[in-house]
Amino acid sequence: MKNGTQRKLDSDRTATKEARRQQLINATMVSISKRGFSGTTMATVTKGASLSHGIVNFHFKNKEDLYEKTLGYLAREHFDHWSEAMAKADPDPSAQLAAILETDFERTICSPKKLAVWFSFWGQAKHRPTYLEIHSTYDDQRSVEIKRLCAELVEVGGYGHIDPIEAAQNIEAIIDGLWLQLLLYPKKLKRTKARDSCFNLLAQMFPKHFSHCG
Amino acid sequence: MKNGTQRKLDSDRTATKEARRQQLINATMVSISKRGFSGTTMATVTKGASLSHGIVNFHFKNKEDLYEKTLGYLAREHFDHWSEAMAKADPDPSAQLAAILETDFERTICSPKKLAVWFSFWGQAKHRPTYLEIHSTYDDQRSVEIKRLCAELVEVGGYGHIDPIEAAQNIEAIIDGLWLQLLLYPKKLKRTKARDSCFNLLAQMFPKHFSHCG
Amino acid sequence: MKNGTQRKLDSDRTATKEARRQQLINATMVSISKRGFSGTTMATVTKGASLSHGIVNFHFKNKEDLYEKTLGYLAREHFDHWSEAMAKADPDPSAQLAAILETDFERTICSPKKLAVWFSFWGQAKHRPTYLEIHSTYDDQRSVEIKRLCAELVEVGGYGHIDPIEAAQNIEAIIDGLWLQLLLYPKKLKRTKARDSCFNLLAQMFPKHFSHCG
Amino acid sequence: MKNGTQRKLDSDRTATKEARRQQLINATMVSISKRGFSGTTMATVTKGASLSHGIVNFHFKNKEDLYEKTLGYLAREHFDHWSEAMAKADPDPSAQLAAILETDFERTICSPKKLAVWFSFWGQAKHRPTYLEIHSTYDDQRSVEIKRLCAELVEVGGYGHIDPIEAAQNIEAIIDGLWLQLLLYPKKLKRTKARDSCFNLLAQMFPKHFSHCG
DNA sequence: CATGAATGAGTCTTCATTCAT
DNA sequence: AATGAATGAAGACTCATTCAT
Repeated sequence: MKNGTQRKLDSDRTATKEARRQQLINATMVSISKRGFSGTTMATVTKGASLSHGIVNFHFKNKEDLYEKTLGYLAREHFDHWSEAMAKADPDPSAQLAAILETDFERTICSPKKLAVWFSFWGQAKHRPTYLEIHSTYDDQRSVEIKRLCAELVEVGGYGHIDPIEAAQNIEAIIDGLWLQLLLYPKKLKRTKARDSCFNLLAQMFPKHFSHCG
Repeated sequence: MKNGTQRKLDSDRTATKEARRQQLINATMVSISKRGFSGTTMATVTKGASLSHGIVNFHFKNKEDLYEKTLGYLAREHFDHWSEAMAKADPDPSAQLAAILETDFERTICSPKKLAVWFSFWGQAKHRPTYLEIHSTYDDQRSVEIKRLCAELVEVGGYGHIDPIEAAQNIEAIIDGLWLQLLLYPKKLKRTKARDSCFNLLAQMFPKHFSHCG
Repeated sequence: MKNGTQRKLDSDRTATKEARRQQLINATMVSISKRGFSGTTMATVTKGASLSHGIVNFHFKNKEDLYEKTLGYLAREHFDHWSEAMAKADPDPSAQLAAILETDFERTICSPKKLAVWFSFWGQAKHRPTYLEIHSTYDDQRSVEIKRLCAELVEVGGYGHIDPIEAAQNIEAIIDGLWLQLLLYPKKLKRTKARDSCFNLLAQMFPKHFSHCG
Repeated sequence: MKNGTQRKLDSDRTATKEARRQQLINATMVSISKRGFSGTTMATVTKGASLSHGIVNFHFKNKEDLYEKTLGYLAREHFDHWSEAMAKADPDPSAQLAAILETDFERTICSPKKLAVWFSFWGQAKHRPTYLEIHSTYDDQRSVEIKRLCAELVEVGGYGHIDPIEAAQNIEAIIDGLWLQLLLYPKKLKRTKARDSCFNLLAQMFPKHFSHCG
């Protein structure tokens, strides 16, 4: 009993602290998406979270640390979504690949806010190797999975002319490219349309496993 | 005589002035590519150009103006290259499309420096409509051309299952996506390999008009 | 019985409270000696005492109060040492004077840590009259004693050319000056050497009462 | 002529910049002497100099740099005064030594303002080796001179019982100690009185070369 | 045209102090 | 008594912009 209470108190305290951190991370994403990297200050973040100035440096080492934790959250969330989607999907390679793609165009993942944040970080990636590292930590596994699935499809489907490594690369590229268009021209291109577009390209690559839609 | 001399002096001055502007625009691109948007200041730009502090505000209205002119230069250069490539190429739609793609992976256009600058701007695009406008001024025409060429190919090649609009969109997306990978992972992916990858995807889309390479 | 218990508890509490105060004062001296005045914060103090942040404001009114109590402790400790040494020493004026000087170069009093703290406070004294007051409260008595002893020596020894007031002043000055050198050049000058040096100067002032050493 | 003008312009410009630096150094000394180290901010300095915030970081790398340059100025000024005084004085060792001591109690050197600054720096010296280095750069030479003069006096005057090294140390200590008393008790002790006190002590050390005064 | 000193608004960060638990 | 999260004032430093020369 005593232990239970003790644990509860501890977890409560921890939860509160964790909640505050998450609150600040959310506010950071909102600010970056609204004002961009250079328009985001500690003030816009804390004001967005309705908290005081000094609080950020209490929960995070400094601004850079807050940014890294924000990117980490984003990357981890993405990872969780696609890996869970794969776990739920049919083990068939085409179904597995479809699961990944579906995730990438899901409302939660592919929201205007988060796209803006992703590209803000990528725009800085060259000069901040840390950002790249954080991103890679989670995303490299997705690369591996896509390559594996492409290889299986090529073998099973007899797509002799296709190099699976290259195909995987192209699939990742088309997703990123469509994300960029969703970011730049949200009026012209809608999320579901982009997803269909992506699937149709897949149908052109692997006609026996994917069919046209939309 | 006097007029002639006068005119000559003026044109000299203009030339010098234009040269200074270009010098500053180049320094801006270098700085953005080396230090990113938020690491670039008037000081890093002028120092990079070996010029004095105050000079920028003489040639450009302000920092924002310098940035806009820099993006304008980049966009215009891109435009000049692909439109010239198309002019030189065979009028055949597949050759015209190939010309555009070749341009996008040309050494001058697709250099690490310029990719970094492009994505820095795109990372800010959502919050600076002006950037998008400048980019669109030149790039919309490329969109139109690609759509037209896809439509011609679909008609000529009898690719009944392909929506030309969507195909064009996918082609633009794959280029941007490969650019992002070239920016983020310059070690893993090389420019020429990315180009081949892109052409192979085209071969999967329009098998009668493009053949596998690499 | 109840009262007894109560009283005991109270005295325990008081003891604990006093112990906490002393713990914090020690931590303050350690921090000032390690990081200097401007490097010392409530955080460095509490961390040094392995206590929580908020505790200082419970035991001391504020930072300034803590500093004053710290200086007070230091001054009182000094006072206790030299007055006790005088009580133990031979009542002869030269023995009494020697007792004071010995104390000033004792290991406990003249430690590098405490010298650093003394000079930190003196460096601030001009702008914080309170520091001077606290220091004077205890030190003025030492001044009086030294003057008295010098006067006795002059009278007894027939040092007609010596002004006892001035001699006392010079003795205090030489101690402070040697302390400064011990602080600034701990490698060059050692505590015991400084003491000998001081006594040798005394031998030059009062040759009949002090003899050369070292 | 042209060269002359050119040189004049250059030296003017340099002079202006140097003058600004000196202006800031003076304001720093005033602020340290008035408010102490921890009470001195960039704002108090610039306000004291009737200049704007940003100017300090234009002329000095940062606050620390300003402090070091200030101490450097102080140390150099001291050096210049005593070395010039020695040059002007009779070459006789006692006259030379007297010249140094006179300088140390000169109005310019021994002003309340400068004493406060000296002790502020010394109060920090333990934690900022740089301060000590700067101080030593100039002051070590004074030490050497004093030792040399004491050695000469001991030899010439037959003060067999005196160790010249120790005597030099004591002389330096008495000066510093009197400076501290001038700082702490400006009401009780006056500059000229302190100087006399110091000379009287010298008369006790080297009776054949110095006589009592005051 | 060009320079670079000067300005001052704005940013990150620190830190003494408060306060709910 | 004690904790540590939270506050907000204040500090150092940056940087776009202006302006006298």
